[in-house]
Amino acid sequence: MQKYKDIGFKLTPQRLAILDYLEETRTHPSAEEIYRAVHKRFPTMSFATVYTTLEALKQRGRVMELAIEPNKKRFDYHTEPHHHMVCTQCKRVVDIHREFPLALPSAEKQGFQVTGNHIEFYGICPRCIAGGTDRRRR
Amino acid sequence: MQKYKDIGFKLTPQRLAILDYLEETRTHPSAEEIYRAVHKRFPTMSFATVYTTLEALKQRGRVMELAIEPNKKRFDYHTEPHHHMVCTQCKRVVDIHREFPLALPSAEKQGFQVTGNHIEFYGICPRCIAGGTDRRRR
DNA sequence: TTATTAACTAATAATAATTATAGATTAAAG
DNA sequence: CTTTAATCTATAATTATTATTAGTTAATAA
Repeated sequence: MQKYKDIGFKLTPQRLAILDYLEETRTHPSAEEIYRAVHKRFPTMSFATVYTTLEALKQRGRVMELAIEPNKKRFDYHTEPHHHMVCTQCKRVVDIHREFPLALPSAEKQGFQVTGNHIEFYGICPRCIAGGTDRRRR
Repeated sequence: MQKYKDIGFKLTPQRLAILDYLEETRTHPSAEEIYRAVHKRFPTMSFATVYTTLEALKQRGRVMELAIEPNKKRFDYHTEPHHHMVCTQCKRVVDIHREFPLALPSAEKQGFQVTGNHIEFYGICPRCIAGGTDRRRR
């Protein structure tokens, strides 16, 4: 519980619960999943708190917002540069922590000042290959 | 106008106008931009028509849906595999038609059946570097 | 430790993007 | 041409998110 001391904002029980959930999960959750998980422990907590906490964390670089599904934000607690692999069926996302050579010849930069990149691999995750459950998340 | 003959659905004037707009533009437009553009020529046309046409085109593989901005779909008329470069300020998107070696060692596939990939380069576009206008699109 | 206060929470309203519905219209097949 | 299934328009409904506001509280300093 001491590990969030330096985060630079008020550490309320709700926020600690959100931080704990984000830290323990690897699923790149949506706001709704975070709400559902944390709401179990804090039944009084509001959706707005989830969103404002996530926004505050984003401001401080403690969380990344992912545009993986159109129309829904997904959040990533791991902010060091890495890539993702997305299941096209259930939308599960896993991390890829490998570097790839992505030098873009300046002729192809079209005048852009390139600051970074991100790869999305697409595929079918083991659960969906195994078929059955189809725990589709949308 | 003959070039859409084989598209496999009813070619209404509205749909032709949407197709023409998609073909001529390079901006990876949102549904709203498409609506605004086509609405000029067909003031009677509804937003629903834009969405259902885009969905029908997507089903037929004539359009791709991009998840570049959370909370907003963007559409790409060019369906051959390619990558994108996104301006982090104005969200303008340009195409990158170069191939990169992205072989993922199977040890890192985590059981996924990998079917494809997509790179997003991030940067600042020439217009935004030049500053000024800040035609921010959101 | 306690008092003070800016920051935060919860409830709710508002907004934005998209999807669903249903009756009127029309492109396309014969 | 006629027929009809597909599509169009208008509008309601839904989903995700943001804004607002009054009440509450963590953190700071006395």
